[in-house]
Amino acid sequence: MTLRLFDSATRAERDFVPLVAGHVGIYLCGATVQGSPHIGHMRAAVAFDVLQRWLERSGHTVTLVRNVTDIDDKILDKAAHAGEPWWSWALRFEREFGAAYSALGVLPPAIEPRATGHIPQMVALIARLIERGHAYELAGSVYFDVRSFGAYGALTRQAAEDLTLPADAAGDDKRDPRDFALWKAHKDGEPATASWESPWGPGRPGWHIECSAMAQRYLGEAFDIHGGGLDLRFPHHENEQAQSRAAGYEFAALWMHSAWVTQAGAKMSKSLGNGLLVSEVLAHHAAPAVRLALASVHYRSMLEYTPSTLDDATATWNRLAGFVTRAAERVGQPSDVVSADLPAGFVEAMDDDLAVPRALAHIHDSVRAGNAALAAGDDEAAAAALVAVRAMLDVLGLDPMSPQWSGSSGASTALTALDALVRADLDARAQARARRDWAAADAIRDRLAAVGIAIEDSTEGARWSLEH
RNA sequence: GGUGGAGUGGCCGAGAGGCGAGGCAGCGGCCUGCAAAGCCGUAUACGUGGGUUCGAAUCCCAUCUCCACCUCCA
Repeated sequence: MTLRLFDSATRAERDFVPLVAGHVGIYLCGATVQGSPHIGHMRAAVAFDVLQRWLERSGHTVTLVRNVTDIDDKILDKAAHAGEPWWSWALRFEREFGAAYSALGVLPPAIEPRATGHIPQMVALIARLIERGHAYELAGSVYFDVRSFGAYGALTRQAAEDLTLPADAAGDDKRDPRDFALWKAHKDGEPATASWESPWGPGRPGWHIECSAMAQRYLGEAFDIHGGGLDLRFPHHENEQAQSRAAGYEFAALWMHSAWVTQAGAKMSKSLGNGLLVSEVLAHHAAPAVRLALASVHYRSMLEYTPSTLDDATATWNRLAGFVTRAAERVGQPSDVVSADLPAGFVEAMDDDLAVPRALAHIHDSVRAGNAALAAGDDEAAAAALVAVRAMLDVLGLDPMSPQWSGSSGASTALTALDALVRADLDARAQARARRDWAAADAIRDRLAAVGIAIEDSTEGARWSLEH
């Protein structure tokens, strides 16, 4: 079976065939760095990270371009309000996004191009659109001529005349109210640093043109997949496609859109408060559990966020990681995880438009079989389950033994010291248990529990872990 | 108004004509000194009303409710 993906443009699933066999070019709309990342942003990032991992696991070389839009109206507004240069404002949030991505194990893209670093490419593309009769200049700004491009609306299947007109459309002289800016003439009051020379005078790029220009520069005139959040479909993606195709380029062969995070059925937004900022969530929950929560719903379904979402994911993560830890202690680490065979059901699920929930069900099956094997003393079966579980989790970016999650950075010396202290307690408790002094044994366990250290007894002795 | 999406057991979530995915929580049992972890078992679920069918959560008709995009949004 081959990978099938749902194409948002045709609203149908189809076999995925790369333009160049074995290579996949993906353009992913990253952040407009105007504020701190929240878990909705990360949901999209994780969804496409799983896509990349699955494509690579299936033998493809993936070139993923994830842009940073570091100049736009909002950035200018917010920075001005804060009395800070817009460029430093943008970079600050770009860093926050970067930290959030890496905290959640999102693989770094092949390149992360910034809009402000590609002004010449945008200017060239705009000039080409004017030449071809699909754009026109007006008082130092340049607009895309929607009516000149018959296929406008193709991506979202909307007829241009059905669109609600923007509220501010009445006053200007655009040929059509739906025409959108490719180049915005410099306005008095805007910082000089937000202005670049162009054939139409000083100004700055419009919102959509950067993606068309950068996709072409790094992936070529035609590429395999364009991704982003569902809310970018219109107008952003529609306009991107219109620009690129009007310029004579094929652009994306397939579109993928990830759904958002909802609360009580409604889309998450900044107005709901800071509790869902990545920094806030990570302060209270383990990063792999957060990633698991974001990945465990199909990427095209809304992810309903409830107060128990992260607690549930934490419990699940503990179960998965617990099995891997216990199994590894018993049978040792497999030499190779990344090329180990994957269970057929798992492969089938992932090949079916990345059906992660179904894939997870297979992971749970293997974990249960593995736990049963451990209990029965069947090391061979336990070892087989361990490899399978780690290999499957690796596809989701959730292998507990990966460097990302096995954690051996700055905290290790503290953990080593703590381990020595806790082991002393565990030895004392073992002695108390040996003389059947249950009160003393329980007192030790309770004292450790009170500071967040959980004890598990097993035939091999006691094991401790930090409760998160 | 236009374009789409969704309503599944206490909760989260798959599935899409026929052996009731999976997880969390709950209940019963095994294991344990007691726990924890683990294992086994355990649910008259598919918005409502009709219809098609031997058989529907899955198809058809009607209907209710919710959400999103069309302005910035992952």
